[in-house]
Amino acid sequence: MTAPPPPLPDDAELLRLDHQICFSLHAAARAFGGVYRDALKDLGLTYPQYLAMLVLWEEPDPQPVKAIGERLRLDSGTLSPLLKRLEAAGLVVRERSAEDERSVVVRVTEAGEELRERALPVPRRIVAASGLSLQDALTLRGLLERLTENLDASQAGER
Amino acid sequence: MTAPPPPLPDDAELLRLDHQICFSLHAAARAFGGVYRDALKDLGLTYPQYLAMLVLWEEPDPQPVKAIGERLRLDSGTLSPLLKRLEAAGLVVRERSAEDERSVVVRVTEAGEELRERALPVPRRIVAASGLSLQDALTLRGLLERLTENLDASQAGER
DNA sequence: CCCCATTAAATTGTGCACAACTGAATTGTG
DNA sequence: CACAATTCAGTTGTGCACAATTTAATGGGG
Repeated sequence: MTAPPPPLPDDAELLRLDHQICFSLHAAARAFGGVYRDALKDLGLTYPQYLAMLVLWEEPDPQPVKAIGERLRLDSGTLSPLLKRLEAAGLVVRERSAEDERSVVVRVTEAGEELRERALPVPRRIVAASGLSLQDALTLRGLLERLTENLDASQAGER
Repeated sequence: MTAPPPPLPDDAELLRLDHQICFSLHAAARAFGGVYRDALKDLGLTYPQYLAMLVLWEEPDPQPVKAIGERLRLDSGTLSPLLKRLEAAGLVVRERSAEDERSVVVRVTEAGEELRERALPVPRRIVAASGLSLQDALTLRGLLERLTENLDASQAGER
């Protein structure tokens, strides 16, 4: 056998691996944010604002804040001020729903649709910057989704 | 052949893949943060504070703010208030370096060392919550490190 | 029909991330 | 030696994330 990996990592090793992974994930998330920041600067959008616009652009109809929050896993505490800023920028309009007065629906304006055109080249730029092959990208996505699912489940279990 | 994958993704597909990856990474980073939040609650630490303590625990000697920032890829704008809070909690002491008066070195206190003991079971808990095999964890770490390297390089290139 | 639990959004407060700037100490160069 | 450029922390301002609370609307059970 050419590979003698310790059958079970001891505490010190686990600790080091954990550090490396949480460092890596933290660093990758922020590096991603940095590249998006550059790519979106001309559009006047932050990265989370861009994510919100992506969700809104996906559907032709106005969407309630609730639905956007479920899609992005964000609550109203984060979304309310973010959407207000998008409204102040003239990209969306927020209005109380007629059917359910508790709900607020968000509609993309003309300017918001025009921005969509200008945002089209962004993804290609990001993929290029990431330098990952399609294969790697798919692997990464799969691991991240599994990780998120597991983490969420374990969190729900102890709450 | 049972697998007919489209040989080259078109624009729409690239766009969708990009969305999925940036959603996934964003979601995973926040899910990770949530699990750490739970695990660290009893210790009175936030996740970034824990990362800073890890760096300080690694070395027996006091470390300058600069070194901590390089390790965590954070600047003084983030670290200064964070370290102040750690100092207020009695876990570290910050003092001007004698050799270089511009520099501030951070030293772990008795209480900080005691906290280290209580923090030992945290990594195991996180690895368990992640639900990933050691193999998957290593793959993920590798992809994330490559991703961060590429993203940083492309960012440096356009600045 | 009324009350109460539930739901949606907003608000408040804390902490992190980062850009831009300030101020003090140090270093390099003429 | 003097002075200009650089380096290191800190401060300020903006925006995101999240917990806890508040307010208003809805809907179900007595």
